[in-house]
Amino acid sequence: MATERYNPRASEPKWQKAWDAKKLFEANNDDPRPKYYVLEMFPYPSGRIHIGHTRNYTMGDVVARYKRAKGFNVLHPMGWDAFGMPAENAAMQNKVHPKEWTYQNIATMREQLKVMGLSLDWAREFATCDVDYYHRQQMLFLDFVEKGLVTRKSSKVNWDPEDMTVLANEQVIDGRGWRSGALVEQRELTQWFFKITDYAQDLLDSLDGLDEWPEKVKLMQQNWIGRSEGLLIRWPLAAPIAGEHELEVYTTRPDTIFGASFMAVAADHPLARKAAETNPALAKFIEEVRHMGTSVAALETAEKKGFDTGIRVVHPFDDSWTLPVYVANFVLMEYGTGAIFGCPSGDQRDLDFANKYGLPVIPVVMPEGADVKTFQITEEAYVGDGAMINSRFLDGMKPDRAFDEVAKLLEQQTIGNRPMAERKVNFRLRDWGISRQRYWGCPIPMIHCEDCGVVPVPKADLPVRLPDDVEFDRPGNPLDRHPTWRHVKCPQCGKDARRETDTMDTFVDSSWYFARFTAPWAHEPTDPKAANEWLPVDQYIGGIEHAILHLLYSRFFTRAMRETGHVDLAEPFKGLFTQGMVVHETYRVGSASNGRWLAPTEVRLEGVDGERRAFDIATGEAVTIGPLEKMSKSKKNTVSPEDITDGYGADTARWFMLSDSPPERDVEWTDDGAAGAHRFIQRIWRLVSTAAETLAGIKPGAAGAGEAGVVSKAAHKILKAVGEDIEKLAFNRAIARIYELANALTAPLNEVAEGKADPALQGACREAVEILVHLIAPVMPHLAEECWETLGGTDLVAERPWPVFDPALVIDNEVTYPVQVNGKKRGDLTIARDADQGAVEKAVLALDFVQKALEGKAPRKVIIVPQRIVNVVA
RNA sequence: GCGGGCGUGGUGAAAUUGGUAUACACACCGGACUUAAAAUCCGGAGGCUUCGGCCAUGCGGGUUCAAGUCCCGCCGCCCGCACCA
Repeated sequence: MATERYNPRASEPKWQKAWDAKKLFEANNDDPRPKYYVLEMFPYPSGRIHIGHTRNYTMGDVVARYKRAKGFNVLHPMGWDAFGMPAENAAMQNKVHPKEWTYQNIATMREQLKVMGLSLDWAREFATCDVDYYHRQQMLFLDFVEKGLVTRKSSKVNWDPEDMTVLANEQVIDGRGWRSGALVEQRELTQWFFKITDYAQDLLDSLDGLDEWPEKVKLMQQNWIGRSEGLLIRWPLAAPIAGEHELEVYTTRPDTIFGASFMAVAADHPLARKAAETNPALAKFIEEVRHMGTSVAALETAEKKGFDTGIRVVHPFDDSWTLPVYVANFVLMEYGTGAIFGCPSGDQRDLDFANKYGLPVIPVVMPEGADVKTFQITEEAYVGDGAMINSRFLDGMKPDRAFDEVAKLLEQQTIGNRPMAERKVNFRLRDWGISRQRYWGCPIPMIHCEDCGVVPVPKADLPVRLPDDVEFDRPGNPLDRHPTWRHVKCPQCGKDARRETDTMDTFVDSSWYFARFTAPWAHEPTDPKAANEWLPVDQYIGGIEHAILHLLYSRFFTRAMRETGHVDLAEPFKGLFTQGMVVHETYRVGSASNGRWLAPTEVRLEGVDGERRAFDIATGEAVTIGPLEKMSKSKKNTVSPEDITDGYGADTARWFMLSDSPPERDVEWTDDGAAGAHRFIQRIWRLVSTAAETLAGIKPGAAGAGEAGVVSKAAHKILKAVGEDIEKLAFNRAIARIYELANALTAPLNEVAEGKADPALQGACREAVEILVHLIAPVMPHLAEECWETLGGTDLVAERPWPVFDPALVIDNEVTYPVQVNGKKRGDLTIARDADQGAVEKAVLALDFVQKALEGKAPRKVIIVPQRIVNVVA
């Protein structure tokens, strides 16, 4: 029987409408079934949906559809991370208002997403730039202020003098602003901060409980938080300087205190500043260090430099021992106390510094087996374990013991009114600076009053709305130069006052959107009942690039929201999955300097003698095929979702993106792969539709034996395997299993279609086809509906339960053991599943090839791993 | 520099976590159908072989009845952090 080809362009919109009409994907907060919250990191509305987005959302959609079929009340929402710089850049370049630009992009991208047939609850959609959303964010901010979670302090920032704005570290490239190219300056600015460091220990400890997170991400967060245990040591100054009597340093290696040969302080250290007041050469040096910049590249290449301040400190254990204090370019004011003691033998950087300035190098830790008389440190510092030497009363101790000894002794001594040393835990994690001198962000709801100081905007006066009438003709913050917006009355005294014109970092917006989705209509930031029922997100899916900031900020925010009564949990994401990128090879004509990049659609590929060659379609020129790279506009190696959906449909795109490559790995986009995926769609359709007429009146029924039994067993085994694979997000494996089922059903279904099948086989095939249709549904939902309808289904697959496998059919009565002799496979043995070890051994030893190998002798050992393998050791 | 990961056919990959290495797909080759092509269907395929087998999971060792999987040492690639005291 001839069937027409499956036409996704006609079918896909039809089924999308059918799902919509029944509101199948709208989650009800009062639904009594167990909940399941699956969320993909929401997109920034940059203009168009990228193929990488669709891979991300397809993964989430498979999980959502599967969990729905498994009987869960599924929440699968979508929104827009809509504040941020690109909108302002577009405003400057194209004279479009950021708001208009953003909402237009959202409209475009929403339509693109709808084409994909994602089972999203669009009723809960919002954008972070909606007044409704940032209104609640301002409420949260004020609650955080009240609980002391917000602080205002002066800090060093990267300042772009041309764009007149603060840059994030990531936006500083080789010491220059990423947009303006201007040399970035370090400036002190008073900024708003969230006190994330209050939670440093908790954020670190709680990582242990996140057992559904990738180890890699947990490790990255652990390193980012950067806990270290050390000692704060107060070194007396040999002579007081401007009222200062001591120098406080932080060290994790107090055991090496007798190896100290110098002190080094940051250029911004108070002692350095004081010394510079009377020392012009030092002042000049400090100025140089300040201008060096903090970019990675600058730090990497910078030579270690120092300047002797002339100040001397006294060794805590020896009054007659003084050490010089240097200002050094490698000491950071932000970490520890901004001052260190240098022990050249135990730290490579200190050793380089000492060698450069002719400072003593005293070895204090000697590796096991070395000789005290000959052990020396010249070019390479020794940082390992060993025994203390040249350290007076510490000699012979292990370093950790010496650490305790030094701490104990110095804790008992005093300097001023304080102990000379204190144990201290230090974190690398800094407070989260959220002030941005930008327009397109959530206004910080605070008011500056000359008399009252900084005053919160009363909640009744919220939201603080962004004004629409702003100019982008000049760099800088348009809110600052708006004629009226910043002028307000002080809510406390009524005097003329000034609005805060900084807006919040966009990472704030994305730190709680997952909670807002649980009740986006609530007047308060959350409806705590809904939030506590839905949260945590059961499965969160997104890119590894958010491993630290977004995920750490969200973890902090959830804690802060618990503190302020908006939720009742600490960890927002129970399961986290970081998916790989979609990559594509690049095509270039000409050499690097004057070459040009070609898009995949501009290139013709040929295989010549097994070698792939590419040509420019327009000119015929030879094209260089470059390596697989992340898709980028500059290299033109992008593929847009429409390139596939227009021709092949959404199901092909969805299927291809999940097949072959494991989801955490990058997937290479190839035309052959997409075509192959589409061929499979047509094959399924042919398979199902040709047999559909014969199967129409057949009652589905599993068979236990014969040809029908083979069909039923394959179907039930694969049904079980696919469910397990989806639970583990192993989509590529699930897809391989589905191919297997399609392969196994091809011959029987042809028999059915040709009318050659007996009733048992017909029943088994009917059931197996129904299973197949349900198995493909999470990945290819439209095709599944079309197949289901053809089979006479009157409901939608999207609302049907996941089929249940029969345990009796997934285990075989007989099991085939590979039989090894001395670890090498020589044959197999098929025997009853329930045969005991004795019976298996007897049967194995009777096998020809085993007897031959044994040459009449008794085996040394027979190892039988039940249901797995037999190994005979001769 | 520190931390982590990876390395399996021509290609993407699989291997129940120590138990038959190469499932499934792509590409390829052959056959059927066709005047022909496309589409489709069927089949083949790690390498070597004296047809008994032997060798193969980056390289070299080790543990084990048994190693892609565990341990040690190299080589190569990738990612994260980075003057952190």
